This record gives sequence, structure tokens and C-alpha cells, in this order.
Amino acid sequence: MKCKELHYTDSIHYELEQTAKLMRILTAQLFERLEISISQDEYAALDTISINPGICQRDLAKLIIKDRANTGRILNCLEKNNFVTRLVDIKNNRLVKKLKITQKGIDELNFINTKIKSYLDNITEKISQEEVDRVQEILRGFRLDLEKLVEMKI
Amino acid sequence: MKCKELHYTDSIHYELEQTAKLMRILTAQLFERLEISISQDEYAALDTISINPGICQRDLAKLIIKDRANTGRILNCLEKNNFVTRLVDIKNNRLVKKLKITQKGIDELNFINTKIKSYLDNITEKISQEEVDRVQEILRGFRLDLEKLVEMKI
DNA sequence: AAAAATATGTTGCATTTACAACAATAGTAT
DNA sequence: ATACTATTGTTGTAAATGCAACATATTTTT
Repeated sequence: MKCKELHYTDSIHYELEQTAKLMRILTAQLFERLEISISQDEYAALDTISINPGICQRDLAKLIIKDRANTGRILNCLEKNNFVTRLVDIKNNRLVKKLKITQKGIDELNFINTKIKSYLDNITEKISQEEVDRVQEILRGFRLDLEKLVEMKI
Repeated sequence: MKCKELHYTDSIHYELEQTAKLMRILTAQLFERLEISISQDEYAALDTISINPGICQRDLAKLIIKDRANTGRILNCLEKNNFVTRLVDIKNNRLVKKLKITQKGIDELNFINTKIKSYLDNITEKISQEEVDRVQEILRGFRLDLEKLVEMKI
């Protein structure tokens, strides 16, 4: 008798959404309080670009799970602040805008990382590192399965 | 040397957000494909009310993590479809609107549960039930900690 | 070679969402 | 008693988001 899954709100799907929603609100409040100049979406984009130098906009959109329109808008902000550069180039014989983080962007990224690290670590302090790692690993597998199921129109 | 946490996009916080985002998109597509008449937010609200009969709007808002305005709008839809009733009553000497699910609402809830169950189960099929339970348990503790940290203006 | 389909980025718009202001009521303070 | 504050729900509005349409260029099809 599986009473666990009778309610959607008891499912792992809903638990995931609620936790993520809270996490997002908390991060926004943290960014506000620490007077961080960019949004958490811009921060995520900047971090993704720093790991994937030369990535084009569409591939970035897929990684940060935003549509191309909003990815472009995020990049407008980052470019205006000189945190990234857009370089028109060729990829698979296609004109694309390749993205690179600037030195100013790297500095900003490090600055934000330093500022928020202790706060973010604090959230998971009650959970052992092994458990955090384990959850992260399972979530990753979960996400990779989801990516196969979802029709991403990006 | 902890290389894991050097990048925000490698953190459990970001992993959580990405996974939840995909989950939300997939659920929306599922609701669309199965021609389910209400949104997933309305579904979550309906489920929450069914578990907490007589709950007032503000308390519901806290549970589904929406502001009062949008919770009210969700309830407008559910009430228009006769899935819930709003009954003006007193709680702590305050006038509140207490919510109850109707028989039609119960039927709709069961109908949706039946329709989506196999699809949702399918997503986590590669993960053992024990692991799902474990992740859910850890996420729950994580969420409860988050609730203490976040300033909820609801 | 012409036409159709695909890929990439941008613009416009309609929906969603959050936040602030308001109305009504009740408790608390001066 | 009057004024101030707090609670609950609604309305209005500005910002965020997603989706469709477009412009441009390339590949594939006929």
C-alpha cells in the first residue's frame, strides 16, 4: 500500500518545485541585501559563459534553460556592463555570436562568489557533505532524464 | 581542495533550480497533451485544499508559495469551475474566506491523478524508490531550513 | 536552379508574476 | 475614545517571461 504518492503535493516533483522556488526567493533577497549589481539569472549566465568560452547564444540558452529572446536580453545587460563580449563568428558554417567573459566579468564573478559563498554554504550546513553530494548526483541523473523527455523549443 | 563549489552552476542550489525548471516545463507539456483543463498551479492549489479543508486564502498562499494576489486569482478560476467553495468565516476573530473542495473538485483531482500518474512515475523509473524517498526526505529538511531563512511577505 | 526547410538572433506582444496600494475589520496604545 | 498597527483579501501596475513572427543566412529537397 503506497500512501505516499496519493497526493501530488507529496510527490518528489512538487517537493522539488517548492524547494527550488524558496531557493530562488532566498537568492534574490541575498543579491538584494548584498547589493550585487546583476540578477541571479545574469550571474548564472556569466558563470556558464566562463566555463564555456566561445559558446553561442542558442547553446547558452539551452544550458540556462531560457528561450533565445530572454537569453539575448540577459546578454544585452552583461554586454552593456562589459562583463562579456559578443563576437560574430562561424559555427558549422553558420553565423553565430560567440560569447566570452571579459576580465571585468571574471572579477565580478569572483567578487560575487566571495560575497555569497558563506551564505549559500550556511543553507546546507545541517546536511552532511556526503548527503549534499548524493542528492546533487541523483538530481543530476534526474535532470538528464528530464532533458530527454522535454521538448525544448529553443 | 574543494573544486566542486567553485562555480555556482555546479552547486546544488543551481542544480535544484535547473531540475525544477525542467520538471515544470515537462508538467506543463503533459497537462497540455492530456488536455487537462486546469493549470498545474491550480492543480497544486486544489490538492492542497483537499488535504487542508477549511484553510484560509493566506495560509494557502504560504503553502503553495504564491503571493495573496495570485492565490486569489487561482481561486477565482477554481471557484468558477465549482471545484472549490469560498465560505466567509471567522478565524482568530478575523473574517477569512475558508476554502473547501467540492465533490466536483474531488472528481477532477482523482481524474487528473489517474491521468498523469503513469507519466510522472515514468520519470523517476530509473531511480530506485529508496533513493527517491531519500532525496525527497533531504529536500524536505532543506526546504524547512529555507523557510526559516526566507522573509516571506505573504 | 528554385523552393523548402533549418539555424541563429532579434523584436513585438500577450500572459504571468510580484509588489504596492487599498478596503474592511480587529486588536493595541496613548 | 481616538489613533495607530496588524490581518485578510482585492485591485492596479510595472516587470519578467514565453511564444510567435521576423530577418538573415545556409542546407536540403525537388
